Amino acid sequence: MRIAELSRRTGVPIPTIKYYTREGLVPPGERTGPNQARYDETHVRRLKLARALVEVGGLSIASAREVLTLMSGPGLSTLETLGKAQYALTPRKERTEDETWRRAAAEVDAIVSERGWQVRESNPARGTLIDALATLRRLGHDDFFEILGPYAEAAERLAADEVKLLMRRGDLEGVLEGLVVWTALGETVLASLRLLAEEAEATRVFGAF
Amino acid sequence: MRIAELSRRTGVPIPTIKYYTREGLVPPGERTGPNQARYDETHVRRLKLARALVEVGGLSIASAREVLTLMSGPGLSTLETLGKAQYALTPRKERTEDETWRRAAAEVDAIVSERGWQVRESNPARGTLIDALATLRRLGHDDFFEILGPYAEAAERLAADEVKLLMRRGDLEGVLEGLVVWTALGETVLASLRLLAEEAEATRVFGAF
DNA sequence: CATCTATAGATAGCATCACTGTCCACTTAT
DNA sequence: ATAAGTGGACAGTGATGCTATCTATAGATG
Repeated sequence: MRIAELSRRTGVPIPTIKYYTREGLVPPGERTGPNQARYDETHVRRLKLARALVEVGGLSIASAREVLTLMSGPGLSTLETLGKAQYALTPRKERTEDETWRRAAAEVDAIVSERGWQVRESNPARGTLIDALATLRRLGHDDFFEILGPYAEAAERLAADEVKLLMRRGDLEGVLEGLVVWTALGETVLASLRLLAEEAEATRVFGAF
Repeated sequence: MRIAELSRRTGVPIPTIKYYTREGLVPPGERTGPNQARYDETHVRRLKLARALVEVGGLSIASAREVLTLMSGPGLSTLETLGKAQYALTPRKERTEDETWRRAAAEVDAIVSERGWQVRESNPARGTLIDALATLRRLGHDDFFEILGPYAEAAERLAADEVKLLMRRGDLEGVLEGLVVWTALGETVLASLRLLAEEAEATRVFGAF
């Protein structure tokens, strides 16, 4: 197919397809002449995937390129793919490791070892979590630390379900795509459900319509 | 105190403080002359809060202004504050309500009524969730729908814990600040814990170090 | 075969966002 | 007296995610 059909099938404007191709989110079409190229189903799929990551998952173009590349790239193990997907998903930023930060770090490590989690110290989510907890403490909202236990427990249960589901897929390729898609979109799903549940619970407790 | 001290105490550069003041995230200092103003502890607190929402919670300047304003603004009820905080927290975007979308919407409403949640149809998280599910289906990852049940259940339990915690605070002001802070930062905390748990679970199942 | 539309690739332009820097006429501190 | 700090206005900056335009060509249609 030509680019117009690719655009029609995916709903992505042609200039944006060109942009994504330049940025490496989508591979270029197979050239058939100096100004002609053909696209196939793999392009359709890849483009849809790219759009989903960017629009729904909220990934930056750079992050989306990273996860898309590693998903279909050289044969990494599932665990390696997860690690790199998580790395790509987490915005990096430099931090100042003051006293409050180190205390929060110790608390995170306590939770992790308490639950028997085996997690690399370089996992970027660890840093993000420590930052969030340190901020909470600096603001004097220490009481929220009490619900970290339930939060961690819930996360653990959900992770078990997710992995079980992924393993049901026969092919490695399907597992990897599922991993990438769900790592990115699952966050949105979980966040939304949490907000809905909060409103429901707040209505139950405070509300009196 | 003068602006230099405000900057020192919060770690926010002076030009940024001026910018935040212009944008309404922080109230202006109390004027004592044509080019002099004084700041107090309320400014320190407000500025720290603003920074936390922007840097850790990832809110835009406009969203941060909204939640900060409603937090200390005219006396809204807890429920109203939650609603507006959620509204400010969710990026709005226009959507196309095609067949897949409507089907996803029905599924979301089914989950909500199944759990007996009372949720306004206008809750922005509802739209976000529907979008995410529709995208998942368009990509052919329907099997993830199976874990929506556990996800919703987890969200419900967490929401109950959060509200219980908030209610322990005596003053309405504390409740509202906690609500805003935790609505924004809790998302980061939960997302991080989920990623950590995923790595731990993946290591347990796939790993063989 | 003429003509019209479509195309690839290159380059430039645009809008938004979150700052950051500069300037001025002033205080305030030493 | 002099140096440093200040509030406010406004301009500039760098990153990001597109869009628009241009050119030389290719395919589609009468």
